[in-house]
Amino acid sequence: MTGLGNGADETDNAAQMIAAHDARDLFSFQLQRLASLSSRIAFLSIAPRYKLTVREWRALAVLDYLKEAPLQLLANHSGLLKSQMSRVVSGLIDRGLISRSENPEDGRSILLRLTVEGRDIVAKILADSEHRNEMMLASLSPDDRARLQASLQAVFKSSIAFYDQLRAEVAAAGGDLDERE
Amino acid sequence: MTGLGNGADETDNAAQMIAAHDARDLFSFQLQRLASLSSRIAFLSIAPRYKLTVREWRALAVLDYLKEAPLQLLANHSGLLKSQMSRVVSGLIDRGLISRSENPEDGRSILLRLTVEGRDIVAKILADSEHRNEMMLASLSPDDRARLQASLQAVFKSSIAFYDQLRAEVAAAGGDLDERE
DNA sequence: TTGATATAGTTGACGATGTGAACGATGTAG
DNA sequence: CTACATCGTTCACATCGTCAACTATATCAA
Repeated sequence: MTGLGNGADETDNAAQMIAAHDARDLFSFQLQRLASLSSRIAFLSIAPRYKLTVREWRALAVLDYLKEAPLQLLANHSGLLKSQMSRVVSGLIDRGLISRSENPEDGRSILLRLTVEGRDIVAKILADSEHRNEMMLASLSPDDRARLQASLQAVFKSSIAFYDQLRAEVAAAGGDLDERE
Repeated sequence: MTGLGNGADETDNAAQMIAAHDARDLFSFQLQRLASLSSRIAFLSIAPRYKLTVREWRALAVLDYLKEAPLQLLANHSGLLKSQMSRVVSGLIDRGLISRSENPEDGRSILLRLTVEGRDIVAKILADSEHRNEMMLASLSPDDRARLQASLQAVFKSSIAFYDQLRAEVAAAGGDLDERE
């Protein structure tokens, strides 16, 4: 339980020290703050030039690396529900950025691909995004950037595990609580 | 005006190299992914126990370190518009977690403070949040954690500057574009 | 003083988003 | 053939983000 935190907090009143913290010191706080800022930056960069929402851009970008995928998979990788993705995809098909075809191996699912125009737009926005990230990361050394991205990856992995665990706990306790309260 | 953007792109074929990347390699992509996961984790941890939304929790946490603040300032620190914060605060006042008083120095503004119950809840959730973050950061060494947080801070600072610049550009170009297109 | 302008907070409106449930169509297991 | 699961679509509803009034107060200048 406490094993994780002890390496850093060698003082034995570490709990006191931690409790003295502000929310500003919380990793999750800093993360949210930066993410919402990053999202606004992306919106400002992408929306006026390409008439795409951030969600649409994400869908295109994910499809770009999946090459060909059913809607469900695309939704998972983009962090959207399939119901949301269904609408996003319709809009993008209407605009000719995504094509859909039947899946010969499963009549229920569809296969989505970027069209030529879609790939073209993705390439452009990807380049823009590189620039955005450059600006955001401007104050870090190349070394620090590499470390930062590696850490984000690692944290994502641990967090996924924690999330699944939490969801199971809440689901289990949820039924009980509903009856108790 | 454009001076800010040019410094980063020193190599003219760097764009080629960069363009070979996936969206998965983008810092902003990883950031969004992790942030939305973190937000779900926070929701699962906080909502069932304390009947607070993440926004409400953020408002309380910010007010905790501001001690006493007008609504505007609270909104800025929380990343919300004042209109949003106004509604959040009403709800928290109704629940007795925040108190409001008049500002003797300015009749327009109000001074918000945590009530005793508010401070109590913040302390509890703060402790929970420490635990959440521990779990999320579990795979990082203490050293890496410190570096990660420092990097996030630095990136936030650069990003703020970039955002302000972008907003000015978009605002200036917005009128032109509307007429041109 | 008066009048123009700026700011603080509240409220209303509207579109975008997140979430769950229902549905028809198709696949799969018994 | 009968259940049951899964895929994509659509509907419904709550929440959120954003902007535009609107009031009350403050500030500054004529």
